[in-house]
Amino acid sequence: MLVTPLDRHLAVLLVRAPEGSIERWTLPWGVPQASDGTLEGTAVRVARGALPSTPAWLEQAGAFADGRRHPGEVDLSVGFVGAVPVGTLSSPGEDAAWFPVSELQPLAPRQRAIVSAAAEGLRVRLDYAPVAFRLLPPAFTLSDLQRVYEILLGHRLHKASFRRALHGAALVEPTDEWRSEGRGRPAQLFRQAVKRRRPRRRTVRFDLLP
Amino acid sequence: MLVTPLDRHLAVLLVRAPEGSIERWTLPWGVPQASDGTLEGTAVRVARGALPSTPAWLEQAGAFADGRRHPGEVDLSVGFVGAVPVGTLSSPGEDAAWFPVSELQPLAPRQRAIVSAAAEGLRVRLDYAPVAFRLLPPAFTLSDLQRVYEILLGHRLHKASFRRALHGAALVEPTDEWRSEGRGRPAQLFRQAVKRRRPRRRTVRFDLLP
DNA sequence: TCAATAGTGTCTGTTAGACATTATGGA
DNA sequence: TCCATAATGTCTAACAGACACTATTGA
Repeated sequence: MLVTPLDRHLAVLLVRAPEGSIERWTLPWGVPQASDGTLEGTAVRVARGALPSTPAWLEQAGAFADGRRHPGEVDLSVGFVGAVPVGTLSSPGEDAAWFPVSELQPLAPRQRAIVSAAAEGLRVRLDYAPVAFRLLPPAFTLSDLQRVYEILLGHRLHKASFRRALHGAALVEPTDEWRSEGRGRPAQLFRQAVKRRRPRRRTVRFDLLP
Repeated sequence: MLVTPLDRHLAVLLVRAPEGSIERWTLPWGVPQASDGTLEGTAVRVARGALPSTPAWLEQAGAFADGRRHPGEVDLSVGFVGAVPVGTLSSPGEDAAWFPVSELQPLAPRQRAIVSAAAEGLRVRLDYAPVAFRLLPPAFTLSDLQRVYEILLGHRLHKASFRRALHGAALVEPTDEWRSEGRGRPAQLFRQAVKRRRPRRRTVRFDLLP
């Protein structure tokens, strides 16, 4: 499942299903080949079939075997999530399209399960992997970054707090470029910084438990 | 991979590998059968083959295909983590044993990968799933619970803070039983409470990023 | 009595979020 | 000029962690 930020939503890349399928769209998929080497190798190959470049981040979302009727009559599918920087594939052409994850086209049951698990996995991994940065180009404004976090978390964040935490953790460093978009004061561009501080010890967050 | 708290460590259940294998121990494993229904069904069956009861919690850790030489010459393995309440299998018998996850017996490469991924997954899921409670019997002391959290996180927690957060989130409720273990004041037994408060909105934790 | 563990109250430094204000461009 | 967005300073309530203390048992 390839995702990218689109407007204020997370979008998933779907490709046209072959003639004769019940659904008209499907997740990009493929059958492992010896030359792939690993499962991730297969995922990279499948992703490159639908993208102009390799996803900026890729992680497995799990194995799925429930619900028959995966496009190719396979017993088991291994789902992957891939992050595509915003703007990488702005005009996907005839055979592919970005759909907001909340208003997806009808998908085969197993593919729906993959989308759910992958979307949930993205949220959970937000704190431990630099997913948000991989959904942006190398230089970005802090508002861009905050928007990505808001998309992934599903709610608004406080601007001042967001920036304080960001600078406090030394996660970004300013470039000397600025970008002006429409009205309003131009924003400084930042890039991800190489972290030096070792991560703080985790505290328990009981309030997240269901 | 079945885990349980043992002393101050997390322990993994290994079973004796068949004669002729290079390794002497292996994770419990099995090949899916039609009667299993789902992947989780297979995992439950495999777990019940090594335990007196079904694991209190079970979740998939992913699909693994790297590194040849999985015990049964299969191309792909799907790993699961199962939580076994402390004391469920205190004397595993001849053909099985608990090993601290940090001093495991030599395992096949793919099984090592499963153990790493599963252990990491446990930590990540701590905040979103009631894993810690599933590693304890229905009634437990707050010190027990804290010990489990410390095992899973890998570091000590502050007692007063832990209890404040616990009560604040209304995650546990007292029973009218007390347990005395050796010296010291007896501890009140608690059980997991049915949560009513809706979970608080997540904030971003930049300090956890690598 | 001592040792060990359970459980709680208070204090303090840190921080998330609210609010307000300044800065800087385009329309 | 007005408006929209960027960026930052200040305040406050909440909270994590430190510390100290009481409570209650077995040895």
